[in-house]
Amino acid sequence: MTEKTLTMLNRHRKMKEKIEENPFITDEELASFFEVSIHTIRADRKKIGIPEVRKRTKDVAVTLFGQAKTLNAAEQIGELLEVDLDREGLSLLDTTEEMGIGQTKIVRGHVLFAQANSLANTIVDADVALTGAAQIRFTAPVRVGERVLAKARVVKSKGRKKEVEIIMKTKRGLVFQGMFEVYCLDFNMAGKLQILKSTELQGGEE
Amino acid sequence: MTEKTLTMLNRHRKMKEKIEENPFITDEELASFFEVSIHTIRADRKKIGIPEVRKRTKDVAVTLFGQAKTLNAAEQIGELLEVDLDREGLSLLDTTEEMGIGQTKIVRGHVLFAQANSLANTIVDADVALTGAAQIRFTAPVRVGERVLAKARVVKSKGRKKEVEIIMKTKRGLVFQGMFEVYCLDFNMAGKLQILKSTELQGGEE
DNA sequence: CTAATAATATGACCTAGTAATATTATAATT
DNA sequence: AATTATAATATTACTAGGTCATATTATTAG
Repeated sequence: MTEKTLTMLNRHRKMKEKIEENPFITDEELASFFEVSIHTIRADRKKIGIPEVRKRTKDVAVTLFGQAKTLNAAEQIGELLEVDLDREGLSLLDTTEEMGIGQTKIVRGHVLFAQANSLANTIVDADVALTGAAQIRFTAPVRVGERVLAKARVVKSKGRKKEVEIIMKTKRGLVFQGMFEVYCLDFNMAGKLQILKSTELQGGEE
Repeated sequence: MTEKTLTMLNRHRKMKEKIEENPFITDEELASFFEVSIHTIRADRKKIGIPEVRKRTKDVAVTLFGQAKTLNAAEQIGELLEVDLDREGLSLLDTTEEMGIGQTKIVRGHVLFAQANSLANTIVDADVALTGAAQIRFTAPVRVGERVLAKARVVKSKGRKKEVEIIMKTKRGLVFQGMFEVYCLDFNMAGKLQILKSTELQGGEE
């Protein structure tokens, strides 16, 4: 009893690892890996509550698909609370563990910059906004889990160039100050600069 | 002929979008959405070369699973090519469509900032590096698809504070210049500032 | 009217399973 | 040695979400 039980428990443990490192492995592959029948694998999975490959695959896909926005695609980092075009705006970001630096619980600078930058680009009234330059200062570290409120204010507007001041706070105080120079283009201008996708014509903004 | 062909082509176009925005939709759901039979959907998919849900789901999962680091946690934006601690470093970023601003083919400023920032934090010799401030300038827009080379150079080092100059180029020329003030902490110091995760002690760096 | 295309249908097959039940092998206890 | 428990394997029926090939029925343009 003991021996068999041991090999089984051992297999369970290894199986968990195996599936964790490659969630796309099928029962058949697991069966040949562990040199047991496919039925054993299925019984095992059921015991330890691991769903079938397709479920696992879909879970991975849905989770990552949902998170894919976090930094990369990220039309907007943080949630827009208020936008008064060419005047001011507010955005809120709930920081999460993934935004931390390695083993520290400090949020990466570029995450905060991204929130500031997207807010700066959003509050200007333009079809297309491009950041030209910025002077920024991280005045205090932000801890993972803290909620960051960004306040934007358009302080100067001179033709296409607008200056946006951003300050960001957590409940503990000021964490970021920055001045962004944003260039505002309309679709016409953007078209001339050949920066629009050829397939698209009009539609949204930012 | 023309009318039907048109509705079909129209359906094909919408179907592509539909599947792009939700790759997990089944033929059945598509059929009821477009109010055609499931067979039509399958014929359509075959014509335009879109695989079945499970294949799509798996593709999403595999792609994002592999890239999980890039997207989400984003320890490092861009690929490190060379690091000479406290002296200089190089990183390369292949820009993709998701990094673009809305309908333009211009890469978002904060994506470039993230590449610069992560390089600046990587080349300093410290257990934990925190960006304190930065003056940056986006000298030319980067088009989606372009490859961005970032060069970092430590120009000043005064106690914990180091200054890192970053310039970034595409094949078309300079696109970004920046000066980063980076604060370097060792684990001891980081511990005192209570910015380490309680569960972890040592391990990596940056 | 006819030929072409679109839409729908049918039937056989596939993968990677679930679920329930039965059988065989092995090992531990009494 | 016989009993009992567990592990492993097998069997059968069923499922979702398809593929693939081959019809059949509308619609419509020439």
